[in-house]
Amino acid sequence: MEALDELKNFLRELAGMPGKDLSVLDDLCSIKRYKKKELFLRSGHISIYSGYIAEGAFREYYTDKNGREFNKAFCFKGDFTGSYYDLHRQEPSLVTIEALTDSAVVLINHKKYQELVQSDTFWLRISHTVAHNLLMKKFEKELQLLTLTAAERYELLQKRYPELEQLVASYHIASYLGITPISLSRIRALKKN
Amino acid sequence: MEALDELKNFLRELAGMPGKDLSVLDDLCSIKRYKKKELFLRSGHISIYSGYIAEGAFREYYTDKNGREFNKAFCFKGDFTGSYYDLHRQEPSLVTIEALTDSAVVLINHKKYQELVQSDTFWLRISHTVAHNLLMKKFEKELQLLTLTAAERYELLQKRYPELEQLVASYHIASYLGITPISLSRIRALKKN
DNA sequence: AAAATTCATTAACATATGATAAGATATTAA
DNA sequence: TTAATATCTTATCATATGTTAATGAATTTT
Repeated sequence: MEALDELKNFLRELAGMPGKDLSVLDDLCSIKRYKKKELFLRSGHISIYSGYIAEGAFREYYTDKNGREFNKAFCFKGDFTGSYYDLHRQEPSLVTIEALTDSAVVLINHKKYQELVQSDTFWLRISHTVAHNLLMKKFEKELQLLTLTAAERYELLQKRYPELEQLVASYHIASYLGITPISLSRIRALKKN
Repeated sequence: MEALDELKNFLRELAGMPGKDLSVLDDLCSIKRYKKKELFLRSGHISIYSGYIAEGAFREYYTDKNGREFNKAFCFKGDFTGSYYDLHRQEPSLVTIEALTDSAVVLINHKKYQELVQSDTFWLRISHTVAHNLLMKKFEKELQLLTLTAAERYELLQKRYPELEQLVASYHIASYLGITPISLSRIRALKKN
Protein backbone atom coordinates (compact mmCIF):
# COMPACT_ATOMS: atom_id res chain seq x y z
CA MET A 1 0.00 0.00 0.00
CA GLU A 2 2.34 2.61 -1.26
CA ALA A 3 0.06 5.65 -1.31
CA LEU A 4 -0.92 5.21 2.32
CA ASP A 5 2.75 5.10 3.27
CA GLU A 6 3.22 8.43 1.54
CA LEU A 7 0.43 9.88 3.63
CA LYS A 8 2.00 8.47 6.79
CA ASN A 9 5.34 10.01 5.94
CA PHE A 10 3.65 13.29 5.20
CA LEU A 11 2.01 13.24 8.63
CA ARG A 12 5.21 12.23 10.42
CA GLU A 13 6.89 15.17 8.77
CA LEU A 14 4.05 17.48 9.78
CA ALA A 15 4.29 16.34 13.38
CA GLY A 16 8.08 16.28 13.44
CA MET A 17 8.00 12.65 14.65
CA PRO A 18 9.85 10.50 12.12
CA GLY A 19 9.41 7.26 14.04
CA LYS A 20 5.72 7.56 14.93
CA ASP A 21 3.67 4.43 14.40
CA LEU A 22 0.65 5.35 12.32
CA SER A 23 -0.93 1.97 11.79
CA VAL A 24 -4.21 3.28 13.21
CA LEU A 25 -4.65 4.81 9.80
CA ASP A 26 -4.95 1.39 8.16
CA ASP A 27 -8.44 1.24 9.57
CA LEU A 28 -9.47 4.72 8.46
CA CYS A 29 -8.09 4.80 4.97
CA SER A 30 -8.68 3.32 1.57
CA ILE A 31 -7.38 4.01 -1.90
CA LYS A 32 -9.60 5.18 -4.68
CA ARG A 33 -8.78 5.94 -8.30
CA TYR A 34 -10.56 8.66 -10.25
CA LYS A 35 -10.90 9.04 -13.99
CA LYS A 36 -10.55 12.54 -15.39
CA LYS A 37 -13.79 14.52 -14.71
CA GLU A 38 -14.93 12.07 -12.04
CA LEU A 39 -16.10 13.71 -8.82
CA PHE A 40 -14.46 13.31 -5.43
CA LEU A 41 -17.30 15.32 -3.90
CA ARG A 42 -20.59 16.37 -5.46
CA SER A 43 -22.37 19.48 -4.20
CA GLY A 44 -25.59 18.60 -2.42
CA HIS A 45 -24.16 15.39 -1.02
CA ILE A 46 -22.93 14.95 2.54
CA SER A 47 -19.16 14.97 2.67
CA ILE A 48 -17.69 11.84 4.25
CA TYR A 49 -14.03 11.73 3.28
CA SER A 50 -11.08 13.96 3.10
CA GLY A 51 -8.39 12.83 0.72
CA TYR A 52 -4.65 12.81 0.36
CA ILE A 53 -3.73 13.06 -3.32
CA ALA A 54 -1.26 10.32 -4.17
CA GLU A 55 -1.40 11.01 -7.87
CA GLY A 56 -3.15 13.51 -10.12
CA ALA A 57 -4.88 16.83 -9.67
CA PHE A 58 -8.28 18.23 -8.69
CA ARG A 59 -10.23 21.43 -8.74
CA GLU A 60 -12.60 22.54 -6.01
CA TYR A 61 -15.47 24.82 -6.93
CA TYR A 62 -18.63 26.47 -5.71
CA THR A 63 -21.77 26.58 -7.82
CA ASP A 64 -24.07 29.58 -7.51
CA LYS A 65 -27.85 29.66 -7.86
CA ASN A 66 -27.57 30.14 -11.63
CA GLY A 67 -25.38 27.07 -12.00
CA ARG A 68 -22.22 29.05 -12.59
CA GLU A 69 -19.03 27.47 -11.32
CA PHE A 70 -16.39 29.31 -9.31
CA ASN A 71 -13.09 27.56 -8.86
CA LYS A 72 -11.69 28.17 -5.44
CA ALA A 73 -8.65 25.92 -5.44
CA PHE A 74 -6.51 23.57 -7.46
CA CYS A 75 -4.74 20.74 -5.71
CA PHE A 76 -2.03 18.32 -6.65
CA LYS A 77 -0.06 15.31 -5.57
CA GLY A 78 0.90 15.67 -1.92
CA ASP A 79 -1.99 18.02 -1.07
CA PHE A 80 -5.05 17.28 0.96
CA THR A 81 -8.34 17.73 -0.77
CA GLY A 82 -11.91 17.67 0.49
CA SER A 83 -14.11 20.47 1.71
CA TYR A 84 -13.07 21.29 5.26
CA TYR A 85 -16.18 23.41 5.60
CA ASP A 86 -18.61 20.74 4.42
CA LEU A 87 -16.94 17.93 6.34
CA HIS A 88 -17.43 19.83 9.55
CA ARG A 89 -20.94 21.04 8.84
CA GLN A 90 -22.27 17.66 7.72
CA GLU A 91 -24.94 19.32 5.65
CA PRO A 92 -25.42 19.12 1.89
CA SER A 93 -22.11 20.14 0.44
CA LEU A 94 -21.63 23.51 -1.22
CA VAL A 95 -18.45 22.43 -2.91
CA THR A 96 -17.78 20.10 -5.81
CA ILE A 97 -14.38 18.50 -6.30
CA GLU A 98 -13.50 17.14 -9.72
CA ALA A 99 -10.50 15.22 -11.02
CA LEU A 100 -8.59 17.20 -13.63
CA THR A 101 -6.62 14.12 -14.67
CA ASP A 102 -6.76 10.45 -13.81
CA SER A 103 -5.88 10.42 -10.13
CA ALA A 104 -5.37 8.31 -7.02
CA VAL A 105 -6.45 9.41 -3.57
CA VAL A 106 -6.11 8.06 -0.08
CA LEU A 107 -9.60 8.43 1.35
CA ILE A 108 -9.72 9.31 5.02
CA ASN A 109 -12.94 8.56 6.86
CA HIS A 110 -13.74 11.84 8.53
CA LYS A 111 -15.89 10.51 11.32
CA LYS A 112 -13.32 8.00 12.45
CA TYR A 113 -10.62 10.61 12.10
CA GLN A 114 -12.57 12.98 14.34
CA GLU A 115 -12.79 10.25 16.98
CA LEU A 116 -9.02 10.03 16.92
CA VAL A 117 -8.75 13.79 17.31
CA GLN A 118 -11.07 13.68 20.31
CA SER A 119 -9.21 10.91 22.08
CA ASP A 120 -5.56 11.31 21.16
CA THR A 121 -3.37 14.37 21.61
CA PHE A 122 -1.15 13.40 18.70
CA TRP A 123 -4.10 13.64 16.34
CA LEU A 124 -5.32 16.82 17.97
CA ARG A 125 -1.91 18.31 17.25
CA ILE A 126 -2.07 17.12 13.63
CA SER A 127 -5.53 18.52 13.27
CA HIS A 128 -4.45 21.82 14.75
CA THR A 129 -1.51 22.05 12.39
CA VAL A 130 -3.66 21.24 9.38
CA ALA A 131 -6.20 23.90 10.33
CA HIS A 132 -3.41 26.37 11.05
CA ASN A 133 -1.72 25.80 7.70
CA LEU A 134 -4.98 26.07 5.84
CA LEU A 135 -5.76 29.29 7.66
CA MET A 136 -2.39 30.83 6.83
CA LYS A 137 -2.95 30.02 3.15
CA LYS A 138 -6.41 31.56 3.30
CA PHE A 139 -4.99 34.79 4.68
CA GLU A 140 -2.48 34.98 1.87
CA LYS A 141 -5.21 34.46 -0.66
CA GLU A 142 -7.42 37.02 1.04
CA LEU A 143 -4.64 39.58 0.86
CA GLN A 144 -4.10 38.90 -2.83
CA LEU A 145 -7.79 38.99 -3.62
CA LEU A 146 -8.27 42.32 -1.89
CA THR A 147 -5.15 44.21 -2.89
CA LEU A 148 -4.13 42.85 -6.31
CA THR A 149 -5.72 43.13 -9.75
CA ALA A 150 -6.70 40.05 -11.74
CA ALA A 151 -3.64 40.52 -13.95
CA GLU A 152 -1.34 40.61 -10.94
CA ARG A 153 -2.95 37.53 -9.45
CA TYR A 154 -2.62 35.75 -12.77
CA GLU A 155 1.10 36.45 -12.77
CA LEU A 156 1.46 35.14 -9.24
CA LEU A 157 -0.44 32.00 -10.14
CA GLN A 158 1.80 31.39 -13.15
CA LYS A 159 4.91 31.75 -11.04
CA ARG A 160 3.62 29.49 -8.32
CA TYR A 161 2.24 26.76 -10.61
CA PRO A 162 4.08 26.88 -13.93
CA GLU A 163 2.56 23.52 -14.91
CA LEU A 164 -0.99 24.69 -14.34
CA GLU A 165 -1.62 26.14 -17.77
CA GLN A 166 -0.80 22.90 -19.52
CA LEU A 167 -2.94 20.98 -17.09
CA VAL A 168 -6.22 22.86 -16.92
CA ALA A 169 -8.39 24.71 -19.39
CA SER A 170 -7.86 28.41 -19.30
CA TYR A 171 -11.50 29.07 -18.47
CA HIS A 172 -10.80 27.23 -15.22
CA ILE A 173 -7.95 29.57 -14.48
CA ALA A 174 -10.17 32.52 -15.35
CA SER A 175 -12.81 31.23 -12.96
CA TYR A 176 -10.18 30.90 -10.25
CA LEU A 177 -9.11 34.50 -10.84
CA GLY A 178 -12.71 35.67 -10.68
CA ILE A 179 -12.89 36.84 -14.28
CA THR A 180 -14.28 35.58 -17.59
CA PRO A 181 -12.16 33.62 -20.08
CA ILE A 182 -12.51 36.57 -22.44
CA SER A 183 -11.04 38.87 -19.87
CA LEU A 184 -8.16 36.46 -19.28
CA SER A 185 -7.52 36.39 -23.02
CA ARG A 186 -7.26 40.14 -23.01
CA ILE A 187 -4.80 40.08 -20.13
CA ARG A 188 -2.71 37.57 -22.04
CA ALA A 189 -2.86 39.63 -25.23
CA LEU A 190 -1.69 42.70 -23.32
CA LYS A 191 1.20 40.81 -21.73
CA LYS A 192 2.63 39.89 -25.12
CA ASN A 193 3.49 43.55 -25.84
CA MET B 1 -10.33 42.80 36.80
CA GLU B 2 -13.69 42.40 35.19
CA ALA B 3 -12.65 42.24 31.52
CA LEU B 4 -10.22 39.41 32.12
CA ASP B 5 -12.98 37.45 33.83
CA GLU B 6 -15.12 37.87 30.75
CA LEU B 7 -12.33 36.41 28.66
CA LYS B 8 -11.99 33.50 31.08
CA ASN B 9 -15.68 32.75 30.86
CA PHE B 10 -15.54 32.98 27.12
CA LEU B 11 -12.74 30.42 27.05
CA ARG B 12 -14.46 28.11 29.54
CA GLU B 13 -17.50 28.19 27.29
CA LEU B 14 -15.37 27.48 24.23
CA ALA B 15 -13.77 24.50 25.94
CA GLY B 16 -17.00 23.29 27.52
CA MET B 17 -15.32 23.30 30.95
CA PRO B 18 -17.26 25.64 33.23
CA GLY B 19 -15.10 25.02 36.27
CA LYS B 20 -11.66 25.27 34.68
CA ASP B 21 -9.13 27.32 36.62
CA LEU B 22 -7.65 29.87 34.23
CA SER B 23 -5.44 31.84 36.59
CA VAL B 24 -2.44 31.20 34.31
CA LEU B 25 -3.91 33.95 32.19
CA ASP B 26 -3.26 36.53 34.90
CA ASP B 27 0.37 36.41 33.86
CA LEU B 28 -0.26 36.70 30.13
CA CYS B 29 -2.86 39.39 30.03
CA SER B 30 -3.26 43.07 30.60
CA ILE B 31 -5.99 45.58 29.92
CA LYS B 32 -5.56 48.45 27.53
CA ARG B 33 -7.94 51.22 26.58
CA TYR B 34 -8.05 52.71 23.10
CA LYS B 35 -9.38 56.06 22.01
CA LYS B 36 -11.33 56.16 18.76
CA LYS B 37 -8.88 55.99 15.81
CA GLU B 38 -6.07 54.66 17.99
CA LEU B 39 -4.28 51.62 16.56
CA PHE B 40 -4.22 48.19 18.13
CA LEU B 41 -1.77 47.08 15.44
CA ARG B 42 0.11 49.22 12.91
CA SER B 43 1.18 47.69 9.60
CA GLY B 44 4.94 47.35 9.40
CA HIS B 45 5.27 46.63 13.09
CA ILE B 46 5.76 43.18 14.56
CA SER B 47 2.57 41.87 16.08
CA ILE B 48 2.91 40.91 19.72
CA TYR B 49 -0.59 40.67 21.12
CA SER B 50 -3.90 39.23 20.27
CA GLY B 51 -6.82 40.89 21.99
CA TYR B 52 -10.19 40.07 23.45
CA ILE B 53 -12.53 43.02 23.00
CA ALA B 54 -14.15 43.82 26.32
CA GLU B 55 -15.72 47.02 25.03
CA GLY B 56 -15.91 48.82 21.73
CA ALA B 57 -15.25 47.96 18.11
CA PHE B 58 -12.36 47.72 15.65
CA ARG B 59 -11.71 47.42 11.96
CA GLU B 60 -8.92 45.34 10.45
CA TYR B 61 -7.53 46.38 7.09
CA TYR B 62 -4.82 45.77 4.54
CA THR B 63 -3.01 48.64 2.84
CA ASP B 64 -1.83 48.18 -0.75
CA LYS B 65 1.26 49.65 -2.38
CA ASN B 66 -0.64 52.82 -3.30
CA GLY B 67 -1.71 53.38 0.28
CA ARG B 68 -5.28 52.35 -0.35
CA GLU B 69 -7.04 50.66 2.55
CA PHE B 70 -9.08 47.46 2.28
CA ASN B 71 -11.20 46.57 5.27
CA LYS B 72 -11.21 42.85 5.82
CA ALA B 73 -13.13 42.59 9.08
CA PHE B 74 -15.05 44.45 11.71
CA CYS B 75 -15.01 43.15 15.27
CA PHE B 76 -16.95 43.88 18.39
CA LYS B 77 -17.31 43.20 22.08
CA GLY B 78 -16.76 39.52 22.71
CA ASP B 79 -14.66 38.94 19.58
CA PHE B 80 -10.96 38.29 19.36
CA THR B 81 -8.96 40.75 17.36
CA GLY B 82 -5.37 40.76 16.18
CA SER B 83 -3.86 39.50 12.98
CA TYR B 84 -3.59 35.73 13.21
CA TYR B 85 -1.42 35.75 10.12
CA ASP B 86 1.01 38.37 11.36
CA LEU B 87 1.20 36.97 14.88
CA HIS B 88 2.34 33.66 13.50
CA ARG B 89 4.72 35.02 10.88
CA GLN B 90 6.46 37.45 13.23
CA GLU B 91 7.43 39.65 10.32
CA PRO B 92 6.38 43.26 9.71
CA SER B 93 2.62 43.23 9.87
CA LEU B 94 0.50 43.57 6.74
CA VAL B 95 -2.59 44.42 8.71
CA THR B 96 -3.61 47.52 10.62
CA ILE B 97 -6.24 47.39 13.33
CA GLU B 98 -7.96 50.59 14.35
CA ALA B 99 -10.44 51.40 17.08
CA LEU B 100 -13.76 52.56 15.64
CA THR B 101 -14.92 53.81 19.03
CA ASP B 102 -13.32 54.18 22.44
CA SER B 103 -12.59 50.61 23.40
CA ALA B 104 -11.11 48.30 26.03
CA VAL B 105 -9.14 45.19 25.16
CA VAL B 106 -7.62 42.33 27.08
CA LEU B 107 -4.15 42.03 25.58
CA ILE B 108 -2.84 38.49 25.34
CA ASN B 109 0.88 38.05 25.02
CA HIS B 110 1.22 35.80 22.01
CA LYS B 111 4.63 34.35 22.80
CA LYS B 112 3.63 33.30 26.29
CA TYR B 113 0.34 31.98 24.95
CA GLN B 114 2.18 29.86 22.40
CA GLU B 115 4.28 28.37 25.19
CA LEU B 116 1.06 27.32 26.89
CA VAL B 117 -0.18 25.75 23.67
CA GLN B 118 3.03 23.80 23.33
CA SER B 119 3.01 22.47 26.86
CA ASP B 120 -0.63 22.04 27.78
CA THR B 121 -3.30 20.04 25.99
CA PHE B 122 -6.06 22.28 27.28
CA TRP B 123 -4.54 25.24 25.49
CA LEU B 124 -3.82 23.19 22.42
CA ARG B 125 -7.50 22.35 22.30
CA ILE B 126 -8.45 26.00 22.74
CA SER B 127 -6.03 27.00 20.03
CA HIS B 128 -7.40 24.35 17.71
CA THR B 129 -10.95 25.50 18.31
CA VAL B 130 -10.05 29.11 17.69
CA ALA B 131 -8.30 28.26 14.42
CA HIS B 132 -11.18 25.99 13.42
CA ASN B 133 -13.80 28.66 14.07
CA LEU B 134 -11.81 31.28 12.22
CA LEU B 135 -11.42 28.92 9.30
CA MET B 136 -15.13 28.15 9.13
CA LYS B 137 -15.85 31.88 9.03
CA LYS B 138 -13.28 32.35 6.28
CA PHE B 139 -14.98 29.69 4.16
CA GLU B 140 -18.31 31.38 4.55
CA LYS B 141 -16.80 34.67 3.50
CA GLU B 142 -15.03 33.05 0.57
CA LEU B 143 -18.31 31.59 -0.65
CA GLN B 144 -20.02 34.96 -0.41
CA LEU B 145 -17.20 36.80 -2.11
CA LEU B 146 -17.12 34.38 -5.02
CA THR B 147 -20.81 33.76 -5.64
CA LEU B 148 -22.63 36.92 -4.56
CA THR B 149 -22.75 40.42 -6.00
CA ALA B 150 -21.73 43.43 -3.94
CA ALA B 151 -25.41 44.34 -3.49
CA GLU B 152 -26.21 40.87 -2.16
CA ARG B 153 -23.28 40.95 0.23
CA TYR B 154 -24.36 44.36 1.42
CA GLU B 155 -27.77 43.01 2.29
CA LEU B 156 -26.26 40.07 4.17
CA LEU B 157 -24.00 42.41 6.09
CA GLN B 158 -26.94 44.60 7.06
CA LYS B 159 -28.89 41.63 8.31
CA ARG B 160 -25.98 40.24 10.27
CA TYR B 161 -24.86 43.52 11.82
CA PRO B 162 -27.82 45.87 11.94
CA GLU B 163 -25.87 48.25 14.18
CA LEU B 164 -22.94 48.51 11.82
CA GLU B 165 -24.24 51.39 9.72
CA GLN B 166 -24.66 53.66 12.70
CA LEU B 167 -21.24 52.74 13.97
CA VAL B 168 -18.93 53.03 10.99
CA ALA B 169 -18.59 55.42 8.08
CA SER B 170 -20.19 54.10 4.94
CA TYR B 171 -16.92 54.25 3.01
CA HIS B 172 -15.63 51.68 5.48
CA ILE B 173 -18.52 49.42 4.61
CA ALA B 174 -17.87 50.03 0.91
CA SER B 175 -14.24 49.07 1.39
CA TYR B 176 -15.31 45.90 3.17
CA LEU B 177 -17.59 45.05 0.26
CA GLY B 178 -14.79 45.71 -2.21
CA ILE B 179 -16.47 48.65 -3.91
CA THR B 180 -16.23 52.44 -3.86
CA PRO B 181 -18.40 54.60 -1.60
CA ILE B 182 -19.99 55.98 -4.77
CA SER B 183 -20.95 52.51 -5.86
CA LEU B 184 -22.43 51.80 -2.45
CA SER B 185 -24.45 54.99 -2.70
CA ARG B 186 -25.84 53.78 -6.00
CA ILE B 187 -26.79 50.43 -4.50
CA ARG B 188 -28.58 52.23 -1.70
CA ALA B 189 -30.39 54.55 -4.11
CA LEU B 190 -31.58 51.55 -6.13
CA LYS B 191 -32.83 49.75 -3.03
CA LYS B 192 -35.15 52.62 -2.16
CA ASN B 193 -37.33 51.93 -5.22
C1' DA C 1 -21.27 79.95 17.66
C1' DA C 2 -18.63 80.14 13.65
C1' DA C 3 -15.37 78.11 10.78
C1' DA C 4 -13.33 74.20 9.02
C1' DT C 5 -13.36 69.63 7.91
C1' DT C 6 -15.26 65.35 6.77
C1' DC C 7 -18.62 62.68 4.62
C1' DA C 8 -22.60 61.09 1.54
C1' DT C 9 -24.86 61.75 -2.56
C1' DT C 10 -25.42 62.87 -7.35
C1' DA C 11 -24.00 63.92 -12.10
C1' DA C 12 -21.01 63.58 -16.09
C1' DC C 13 -17.62 61.15 -18.09
C1' DA C 14 -14.04 57.48 -18.93
C1' DT C 15 -12.80 52.86 -18.55
C1' DA C 16 -12.90 48.09 -17.73
C1' DT C 17 -15.41 44.08 -17.85
C1' DG C 18 -19.01 41.05 -19.30
C1' DA C 19 -22.18 39.21 -23.08
C1' DT C 20 -22.74 37.64 -27.54
C1' DA C 21 -21.16 36.06 -31.71
C1' DA C 22 -17.89 34.59 -35.22
C1' DG C 23 -13.81 32.46 -36.70
C1' DA C 24 -9.66 29.68 -35.93
C1' DT C 25 -7.33 25.84 -33.52
C1' DA C 26 -7.08 22.06 -31.07
C1' DT C 27 -8.96 17.99 -29.10
C1' DT C 28 -11.93 14.03 -28.95
C1' DA C 29 -14.91 10.63 -30.92
C1' DA C 30 -16.73 7.94 -34.63
C1' DT D 1 -9.09 9.94 -41.28
C1' DT D 2 -13.07 12.52 -40.95
C1' DA D 3 -16.53 14.50 -38.36
C1' DA D 4 -17.91 16.47 -34.20
C1' DT D 5 -16.95 18.93 -30.22
C1' DA D 6 -14.58 21.88 -27.25
C1' DT D 7 -11.62 25.68 -26.52
C1' DC D 8 -9.35 30.01 -27.31
C1' DT D 9 -9.12 34.44 -29.36
C1' DT D 10 -10.87 38.61 -31.30
C1' DA D 11 -14.42 42.04 -32.41
C1' DT D 12 -18.52 44.57 -31.30
C1' DC D 13 -21.63 46.23 -28.22
C1' DA D 14 -23.92 46.97 -23.67
C1' DT D 15 -23.38 47.65 -18.93
C1' DA D 16 -21.45 48.35 -14.54
C1' DT D 17 -18.11 50.43 -11.95
C1' DG D 18 -14.54 53.73 -11.06
C1' DT D 19 -12.96 58.78 -11.40
C1' DT D 20 -13.51 63.46 -10.85
C1' DA D 21 -16.04 67.18 -9.39
C1' DA D 22 -19.81 69.79 -7.23
C1' DT D 23 -23.19 70.25 -3.60
C1' DG D 24 -25.12 70.01 0.74
C1' DA D 25 -25.35 67.84 5.24
C1' DA D 26 -23.17 66.42 9.24
C1' DT D 27 -19.49 66.47 12.34
C1' DT D 28 -15.48 68.33 14.51
C1' DT D 29 -12.43 71.97 15.78
C1' DT D 30 -11.31 76.49 17.11
